[in-house]
Amino acid sequence: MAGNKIRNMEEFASVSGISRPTVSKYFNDPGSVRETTRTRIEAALELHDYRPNIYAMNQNRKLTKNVGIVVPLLSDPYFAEIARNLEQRCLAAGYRPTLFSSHGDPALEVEVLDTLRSLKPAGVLLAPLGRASDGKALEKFCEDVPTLIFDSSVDQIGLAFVGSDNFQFTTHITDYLCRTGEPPCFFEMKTPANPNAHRRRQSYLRAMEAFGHTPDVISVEGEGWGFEEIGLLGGHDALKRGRFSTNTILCSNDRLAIGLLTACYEQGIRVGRGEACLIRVAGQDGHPYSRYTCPPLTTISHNYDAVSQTAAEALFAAIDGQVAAWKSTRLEGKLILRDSA
Amino acid sequence: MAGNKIRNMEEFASVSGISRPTVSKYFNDPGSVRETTRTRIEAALELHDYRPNIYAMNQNRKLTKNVGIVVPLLSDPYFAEIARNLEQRCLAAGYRPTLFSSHGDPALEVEVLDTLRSLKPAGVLLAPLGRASDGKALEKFCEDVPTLIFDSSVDQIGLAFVGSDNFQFTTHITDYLCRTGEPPCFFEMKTPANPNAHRRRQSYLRAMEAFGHTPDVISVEGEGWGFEEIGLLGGHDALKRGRFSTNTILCSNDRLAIGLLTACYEQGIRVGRGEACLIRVAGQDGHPYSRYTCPPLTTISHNYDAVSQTAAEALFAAIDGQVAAWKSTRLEGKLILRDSA
DNA sequence: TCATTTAGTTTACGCGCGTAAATTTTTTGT
DNA sequence: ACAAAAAATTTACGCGCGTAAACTAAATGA
Repeated sequence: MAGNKIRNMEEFASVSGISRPTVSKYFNDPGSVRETTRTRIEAALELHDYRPNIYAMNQNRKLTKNVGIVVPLLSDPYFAEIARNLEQRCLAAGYRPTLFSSHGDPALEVEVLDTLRSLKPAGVLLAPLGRASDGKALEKFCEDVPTLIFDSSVDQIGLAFVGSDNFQFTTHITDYLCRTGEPPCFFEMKTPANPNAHRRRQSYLRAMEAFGHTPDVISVEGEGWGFEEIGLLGGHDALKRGRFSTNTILCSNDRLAIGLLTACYEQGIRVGRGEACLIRVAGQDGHPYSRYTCPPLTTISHNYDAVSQTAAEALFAAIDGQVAAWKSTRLEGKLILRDSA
Repeated sequence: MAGNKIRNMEEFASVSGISRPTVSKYFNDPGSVRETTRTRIEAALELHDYRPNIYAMNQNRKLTKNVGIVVPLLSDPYFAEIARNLEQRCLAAGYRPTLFSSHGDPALEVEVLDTLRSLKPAGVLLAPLGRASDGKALEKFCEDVPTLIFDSSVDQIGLAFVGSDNFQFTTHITDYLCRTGEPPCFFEMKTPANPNAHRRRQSYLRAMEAFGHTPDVISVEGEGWGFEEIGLLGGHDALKRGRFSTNTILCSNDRLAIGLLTACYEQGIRVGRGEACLIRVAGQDGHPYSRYTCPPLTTISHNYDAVSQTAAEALFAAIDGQVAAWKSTRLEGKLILRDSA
């Protein structure tokens, strides 16, 4: 990192004693040049601190090294966490990840895809908004750009889908709740943004039937992505009206559960599995904050690492030209027992 | 959006009946061309769906329209929220924001700045890690790129600093707590990542002195950015050892308070201002989740809108060439009264 | 050692656009 | 209606790099 400023690859090539096309090859893929050459380039790199102009690079490359990561709502720690995980994997694989959030808005989601298109990414990891998404826009985007869908599936678009097995999630935790106390009621949004919610409700109904219990679904009003608020308001209402037919409540997701727990607290209803507790509450997702609710939330957690690893590797394989038929991978969750249920 | 695909600006110029340099001017700044010309270009845009190649654009432009937004930890909803706010303002002002997170790691922060440098951004909105940051790297970056520091200040680097007035925060909420009950103890990390924490401790000490009370600072162990966990473990320990000399605890930030509340819950200590409550707990920041703790957390909230607006406008003004001396703007917070204190 | 493979060099072109200079057209003010 | 000002056009060059082709040098293998 000496003072001599290198203006372009031409200059850098000359100070490193290697021809420019070879230097170009090196930056494109360091493994594509001979060991001795690589060493000389890297030695020069130490001395002169040169970085190729990414704009000039990407202008002519058939394929950039960019990877887009799109989540519905980055301020949801669940998505923030999985986005972080994916980001690291992209970096480790030599790609340049860029983070985007649809902020819960279908119009913004389309804008993000438009922006992404102009970045000419090698691939995109996309968690769609779900029900509210502009399906045609998504489909068209997937035709143009190698896209792997994760978290929430929308038809059979893109290269593949990777997410969690919502049926296993709900069946497993319903089973646990039935075995350890009264069978659960199911607390959800009437019009959920995410299609996973529908699978979870169905799975609840099926599991209850299989276990010989009568299901009870409480669907609360509320639009959008403010799940905690919806769980809080809907929880207050349902509690006041005595809408829960058993003392156990399985929430469609952890964020609803967080709101519901606050409602319980505000109504002086003690939650947990202890003697003095009136009701049990469980969530689904393994939300980063679920450890810190009062009481700590029993939930079934996504396998964050496995989901992001499977998704990233599938995308990288496709970018490398490995063709594969469309496939849906749904990974099992792990029950996390805490005090709430 | 007809089928005819436009390959480049040359083609688009010909189908729109305008010369390429003028079209180029239009994309650079739509307001710089005559009204009739703008109309014709926009009409053609409707028909042919062309977007300039951003790589070719940015290669020769002296200044790109890119703006980098860097936060220490994107999975913290506080930063996610302020990042979202800043992002929207950049878009509204015609810039192309790109989001980066240092993930709490000083080495990653430096990498982010390196990446950012190669994006040749018009400006950067940077919330540094704080104490752990590589100060020299930050300073050097600020010399090369117009950078506005927000949230947490590090020396007098960059164009300006915009953040919250931590002295006002702590003084105000300490005052409130003193007036409504026992004077507060102060619960904090021994080695906080963020310099704001020091200001808050100092301010607490000063306020307590001014009000004629004896301060009591409880500094708990713990490194890194897992504040909830640190608050939880430190809280358990402090509670067991009877470290709190009064029944009121002011936490250095909301995330610590969230952990402490969980510790209180797990030890069966009822928190709040009601009759049956043993202690009061308050936080600082107005964290998005503070509404959903049990009990809901009394806190003093950042003025998210004002901070991000002031920061964004100061950066845009600097980009537009308006020179201004380095300045520090610290905005007041608003007390949010809830049940916890 | 020599033929063969592999890697690097030289030369040259083009990508899509920014931008400057000289010229022509259109608008504006009186 | 005419001169001055403003805007658009024409022409031309260059940015920094990818990449292809033809050639040369170096490594490999028996």
